[in-house]
Amino acid sequence: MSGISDVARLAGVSKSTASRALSGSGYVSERTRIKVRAVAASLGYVPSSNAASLVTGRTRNVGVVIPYLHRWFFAEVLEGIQSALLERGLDLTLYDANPGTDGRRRIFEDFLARKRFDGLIAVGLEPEDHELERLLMIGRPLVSVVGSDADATVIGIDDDDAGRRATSHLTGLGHRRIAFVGGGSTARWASVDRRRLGGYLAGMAEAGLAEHTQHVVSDVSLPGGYAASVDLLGAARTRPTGIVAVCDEVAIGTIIAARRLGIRVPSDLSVVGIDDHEYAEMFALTTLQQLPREQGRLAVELLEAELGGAGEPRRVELSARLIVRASTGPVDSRHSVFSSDPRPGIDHIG
Amino acid sequence: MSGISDVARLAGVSKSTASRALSGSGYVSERTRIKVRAVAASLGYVPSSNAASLVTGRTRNVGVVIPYLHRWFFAEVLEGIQSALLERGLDLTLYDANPGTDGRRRIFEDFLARKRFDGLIAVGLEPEDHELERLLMIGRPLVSVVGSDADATVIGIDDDDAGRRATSHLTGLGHRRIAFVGGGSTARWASVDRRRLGGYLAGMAEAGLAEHTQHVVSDVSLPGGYAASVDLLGAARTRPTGIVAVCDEVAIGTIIAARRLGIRVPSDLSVVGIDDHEYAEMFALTTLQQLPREQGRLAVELLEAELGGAGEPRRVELSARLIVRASTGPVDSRHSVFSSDPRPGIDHIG
DNA sequence: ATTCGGTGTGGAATCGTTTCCACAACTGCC
DNA sequence: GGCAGTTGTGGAAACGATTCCACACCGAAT
Repeated sequence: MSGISDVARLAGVSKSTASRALSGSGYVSERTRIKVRAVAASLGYVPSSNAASLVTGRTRNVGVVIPYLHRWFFAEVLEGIQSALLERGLDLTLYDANPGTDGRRRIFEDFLARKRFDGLIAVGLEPEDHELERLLMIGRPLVSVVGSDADATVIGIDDDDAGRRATSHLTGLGHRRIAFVGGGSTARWASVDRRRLGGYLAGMAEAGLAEHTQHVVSDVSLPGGYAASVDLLGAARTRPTGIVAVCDEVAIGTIIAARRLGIRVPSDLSVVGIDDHEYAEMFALTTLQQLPREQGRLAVELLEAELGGAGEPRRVELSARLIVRASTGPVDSRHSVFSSDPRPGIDHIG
Repeated sequence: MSGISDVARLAGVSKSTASRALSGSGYVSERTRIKVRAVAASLGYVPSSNAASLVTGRTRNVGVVIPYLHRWFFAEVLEGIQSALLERGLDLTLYDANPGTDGRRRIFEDFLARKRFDGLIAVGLEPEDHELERLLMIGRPLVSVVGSDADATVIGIDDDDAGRRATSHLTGLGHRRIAFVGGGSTARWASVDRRRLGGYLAGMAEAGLAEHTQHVVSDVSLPGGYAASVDLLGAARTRPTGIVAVCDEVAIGTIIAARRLGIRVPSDLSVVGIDDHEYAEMFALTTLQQLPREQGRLAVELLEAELGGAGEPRRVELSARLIVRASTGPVDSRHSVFSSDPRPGIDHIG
């Protein structure tokens, strides 16, 4: 392995000049710059990032803390981040902070403290208080994609608005019995899901349906949505005509459940999701589109700005675009009246 | 930020002793070890990994080169790798080498050359020749999960065997018209998919059905399997009674297509996959189970062995377990005879 | 003619560790 | 009692870059 001193020697200059010639900073004559670069190339010289980081304090590496890799949204964001970092020549260190695992604890206690990165991107992390504290203690720029971290730069869609618009889309089609599927029932569940539920409640209220909201608890996953929907749709008398799903995975689970139960979409049941998932087109799913890959790329841009010293922390709320496909339609007249026993208020089934 | 000299000074020892006390190597008295550790803890001392790497040459970091993040198998392997690395206190640098992208080119040309890792894990990489060359030039231990890299340690299931057993499962149930769905038709497609197809061909031959094989080309994804199957299953006369899918995503796409076309699974059509995907249970999919998370963990173990200097490169072939669920069943007697025009040989539809 | 600012270069210090080596003290054995 | 081996410690030399500083040269302006 050849070091910069080898390059310098063969180019007939000092280490300092060689360093300047290669990095492009400081004064170097055109002649020597070319000479040094040529020698470096012929030697296949690659600078030691450790040595460089040691003296400059910059790692040219970004840490990404992310709780899941197998969910569509997270994988997409991560791919977006990675591609933006590659363009900039920056490395990506991955911290898979799966909630409740020992790995997550160690990430916050040990790994992050090593500061092997210039900045951090947190994706849908929903940190506990003590985790957030650690995150801020690090003293490196932090950008969050999805999440409500106090001081950091945050990117995301307006989830309340998305939930509200998904709901309005259905009420506008004449639906009155509309359920919201997805999210937990206990205090600690994703704030994103809570906000979407909040949007749904607001949308229902706007349509004068505040008394007839229904929240079906479900795992935020395709099988979760399927299982919850089998229960929900099984009871014919109280069956809703419209469903707002917390995300497309749940929505697709619902559509599959409906098909299995012989319920036709959209004539018997309209389903709207949030995401524009890879499978949305295949299921003709009406949804509020977000572009997680772009969110990932944007996160890198904002982090870069903060690293450049430019940036105040700021909040970017993108707007989701409604894509109408064939999973929603006008309510069937047979369903347009309430059954004798509409379930009032919020129910938590599942 | 306090360095080891601060720790040493406050503990009343030299830097060398402090270093030994903290790392646990070399001779240090019990008394001073405790003292030094206490001081370090009270200062919140975290060693600079750059400085340490610079002198030791070890980074305590593993690079993972992976072509996709959004596909189930890859995400699972990555999660397995990550969790095994976390346990060992090792960092993970991610290189998302999406085929055909400029990012992939830069990874092989620039990023890997920096050698910011002690070893590499390649997941389903299927490198081109010049890429493989780069990989070996690096001179660091390399473990591949799925793939046929010449000199590296390789982990994977026996894909030929999996394809063969999936096929035999169907022939054993009396199926004779069995198609294989998934994979490309041109020369350069994933060797895994080719091997599974090979297993299918072998299984058909064993059952005396060598003349009646059918390969349906499709994207290796759920929508890909869906689209290919809609075409395949649409033609009632030549419709197969059994389908071997290249993986569960394709198999599930096929099941969804069948349901939409009113074809009942398994009475009209049996479908078998390979993977045991997250959704397999929900679709009652019969499949050959592989455990990608475990493969990821195993990759880390093998890499660790090679880093320890112990290991000869070796090849680990895990065996896939057949899980019979409700997507396969005995062939319906109405279908048990060939139609007038069975398509002989290998066809590439799609 | 002197001064000044812009160029170009090299020497040396620096980043924060680990590790080699020298040295001292203590143990146990012949 | 001498001597080898073990234990404990500190000084100093790495590791491989960047960067500060000093110096030299040049042309232009005073």
